[in-house]
Amino acid sequence: MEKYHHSTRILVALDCIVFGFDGEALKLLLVKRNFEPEKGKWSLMGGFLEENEDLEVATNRILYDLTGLKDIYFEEIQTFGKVNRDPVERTLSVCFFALINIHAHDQDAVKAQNAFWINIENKPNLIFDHNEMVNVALERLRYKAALHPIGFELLPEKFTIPQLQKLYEAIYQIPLDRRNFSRKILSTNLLIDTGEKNQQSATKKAILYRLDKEKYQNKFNAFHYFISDSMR
Amino acid sequence: MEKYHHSTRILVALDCIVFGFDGEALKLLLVKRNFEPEKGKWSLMGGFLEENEDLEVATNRILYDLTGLKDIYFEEIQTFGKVNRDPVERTLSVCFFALINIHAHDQDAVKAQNAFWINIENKPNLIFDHNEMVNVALERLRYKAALHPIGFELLPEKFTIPQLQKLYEAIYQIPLDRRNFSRKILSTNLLIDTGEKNQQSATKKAILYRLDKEKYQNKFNAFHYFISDSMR
DNA sequence: TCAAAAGTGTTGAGTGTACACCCATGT
DNA sequence: ACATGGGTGTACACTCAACACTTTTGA
Repeated sequence: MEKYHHSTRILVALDCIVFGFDGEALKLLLVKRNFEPEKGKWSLMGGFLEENEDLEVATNRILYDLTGLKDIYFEEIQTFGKVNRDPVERTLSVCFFALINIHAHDQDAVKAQNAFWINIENKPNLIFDHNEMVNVALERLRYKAALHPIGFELLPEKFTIPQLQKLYEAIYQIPLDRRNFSRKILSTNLLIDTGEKNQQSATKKAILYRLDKEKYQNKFNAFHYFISDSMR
Repeated sequence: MEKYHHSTRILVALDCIVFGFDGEALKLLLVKRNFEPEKGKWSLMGGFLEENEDLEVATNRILYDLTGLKDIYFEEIQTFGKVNRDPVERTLSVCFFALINIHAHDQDAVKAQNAFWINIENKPNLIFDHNEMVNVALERLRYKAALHPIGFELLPEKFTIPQLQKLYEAIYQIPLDRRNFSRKILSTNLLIDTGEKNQQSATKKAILYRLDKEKYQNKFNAFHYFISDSMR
């Protein structure tokens, strides 16, 4: 290990993949850059780590600037560190993804950043290594959502089981059986019947549920837990 | 987003949690520091990211310097970025864990770094935030090993099923049923019978298997795959 | 011949999957 | 009345957990 002063100090950026769900498709919040470098092209939302700022604080700052929301669910994915990943100057990028309720964000904040919600199937080409970041993020989302109940983070506070099913179908791009899905979700006991029904539906109105936040915390890891008891 | 030159450039370190298994207990390769800062105390093995070095290259360099091994299995865990985590100067730490066959490493390299294998239950107190890093790494190892066949990375090329079982028992600190474990492992079809038997055993000699590396690559994600078909 | 470790077999309980059926709503 | 979407029920197949039993080896 070298002495501290021998080593190089480098720029540290944070880049964020923001996922949303509009009821039909999985969406990404992407920035049409009106600033240099690569002005006019698409990129992820990002920023630089500041001098006296914890990494986690910087993440929250960037998410807040973009969406106007606090307490967003986010998760670090990976730190990207190829020497030439940023052509202007060597920059490390700590990359994370965030899940937000697409209806709750501050539209003015999004406009101010020149950001837009884009269907994940229509994702434009992004600058630098941002395409790879999105790929890794999507993979991680799929992995995580299969094992832990993070899907709820993308829905409004009150939601129906069919809505939740559509979300999972959008994430995995596969059809799911309505009846088995319902039973599986209800068997987690994470949902509380609000007594209300979804008035938007044209046919039978679905029950609106909300998340049991206490159980959500406790069961977060137990959701599909490991060493599946099966081996004991 | 600011202009590049407005932002601070900071030191970037890499810290590595090296896991090993001696047949009985899970072990960590820790460094008794014979250099400043915190000379005389215990820490993880680490180093600084160099000027024209990809992050991944730096990881391999650090692992090679410590163990004399190449092509080690490793995985990034998290980047630690609290402002005051390093009292000498602000330093970001990209943290990862590695799994190695404890019998294959270069003992001279380890000695040169003043590193020692320590039972995970006897882990001494470590400097800075290295204790937290070990906690996160162990959690991640447990998570990952339950879903993917990474345990093999800790064993010699040829190994027996009882050895593999002891490894899992060491990782999770729980007893496993011999008969069910054996069937479960064999049902993955990842093991190839070498025709040889473990000569060390005092009683009945167990069959030595080796990993089917091709299937290992293909099945890595399928091992315990998601959206467990159960929902289709 | 006996103890200890390794390998194979079996069974009941529980879970998941693929269905069928019924209910509520607006046109 | 009927089409559409939401909610509940059921049977079969499969998997897992908890066992018993047999085989191999060295002392």
